[in-house]
Amino acid sequence: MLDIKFIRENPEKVKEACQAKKEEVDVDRLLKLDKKYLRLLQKTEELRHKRREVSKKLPKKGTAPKYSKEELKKYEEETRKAKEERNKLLLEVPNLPAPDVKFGQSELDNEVIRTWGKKPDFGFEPLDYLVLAESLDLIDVKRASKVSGTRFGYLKNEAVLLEFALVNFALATLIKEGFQPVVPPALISEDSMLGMGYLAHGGEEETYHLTRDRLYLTGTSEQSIGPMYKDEVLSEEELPKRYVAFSSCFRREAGSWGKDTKGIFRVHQFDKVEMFAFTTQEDSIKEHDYFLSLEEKLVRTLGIPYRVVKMCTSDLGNPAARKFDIECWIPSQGKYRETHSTSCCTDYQARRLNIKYKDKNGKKHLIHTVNGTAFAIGRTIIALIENFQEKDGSILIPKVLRPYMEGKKKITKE
RNA sequence: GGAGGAGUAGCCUAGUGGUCUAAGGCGGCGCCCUGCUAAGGCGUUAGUCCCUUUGGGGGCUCGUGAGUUCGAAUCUCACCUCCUCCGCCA
Repeated sequence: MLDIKFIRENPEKVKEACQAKKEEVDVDRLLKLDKKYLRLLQKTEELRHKRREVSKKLPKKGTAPKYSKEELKKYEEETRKAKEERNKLLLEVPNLPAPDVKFGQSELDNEVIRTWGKKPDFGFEPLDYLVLAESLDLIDVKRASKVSGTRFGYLKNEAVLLEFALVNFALATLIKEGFQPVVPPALISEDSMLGMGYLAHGGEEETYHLTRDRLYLTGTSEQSIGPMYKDEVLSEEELPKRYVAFSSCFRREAGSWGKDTKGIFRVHQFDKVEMFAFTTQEDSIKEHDYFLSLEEKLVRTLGIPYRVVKMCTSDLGNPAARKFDIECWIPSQGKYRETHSTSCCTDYQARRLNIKYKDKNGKKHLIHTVNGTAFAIGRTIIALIENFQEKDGSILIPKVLRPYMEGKKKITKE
């Protein structure tokens, strides 16, 4: 959520941002609703003041100057409605892009800012990860579709060991960097989900909503880590507060019918190790760059070729002010595909969640939030299988993961 | 799921229809006294919104929402959360 005061004072900037993000929000209507609300609020407060004056005098003098209870009630009701209407629209207003983010119309305007690693030269026709994984009995989507439907998968055997190796490797690396490990709830309240700003602009479509219990399944642990400090005031000394979370993630993939239908690249449920930080206003961009550097370090240590893409305005998403993706090389597709993403959400999430920090002078500010992928397990396993396949159909395990897999070097048929 | 209890400012707590415009303690902050494992004294210490001539004025918030009343922290109802016990359960 943006600051309504900021919108009142800078309507043109906000309109520009909506346009740049390709999100249709009627800012003029919002301001009109806001004015209406303020007018009603003033009248309501006036009547309440009158009520207080009346009830103060009454017990002493016994005479009651008249104020209309019905009138107050009417105004209170109208004020409440006007506020509700205004807030509904206010929540739709996206965060402003950071100054260094390029204006762009679509993902075609995203900018590749760095490419790392040599694409493997196999000397044979590389196979698709699913073919390899099925022949090695690592992934089973056929039976998963029997049990659960489309877009699900079983990870089996060494793929499972790989998952836990990746988790342990990420945890070890990030704990060394001062991150606190956490396993968060995968079900969160409607309030928490709203606070993270993922329900606006059709976001509701993307999430599993358990209406009977009024809970949402989280699409990423960002959604359960952010609200941890809802309505709290942290002190500046404890910032940045960094978490590394492991959780299953659930996504309806409603807007991606027909896209990546094969295998486990795009599924309704996957596990992810996620980084999250609460920072000061001054440090959030620095923290965001740091998150990107950690993501690169993790991928580099595995040895997967990748590139870094800086998102243009239209590809930022609602809460983000700035966003990078890491795309890993997928040989069978001859393409880089997204495996990591890191966003700086400035105070957009914190305002809604009411998370603040006290600076050295005791002054309170809204906190800034930064999130980023450490490993999206499924996609990382895909990249590993594809890039480290050998001619005989076996898979070489990256050195750094071997200690977590009892020294195993290779996944082979035997 | 059932029975009982509780929810008051950062934390702990007082409070039974109108001086509650919420007392006190702890913690924090400032100053004073002192002078070495310190102790004490004085003061200060919630958030949020609106208006403003920038002096200030006003509203709301005692878990949340409704109700009763001229007036609600206080009475009524519903809901939420936590605690205790019971039931079920990995």
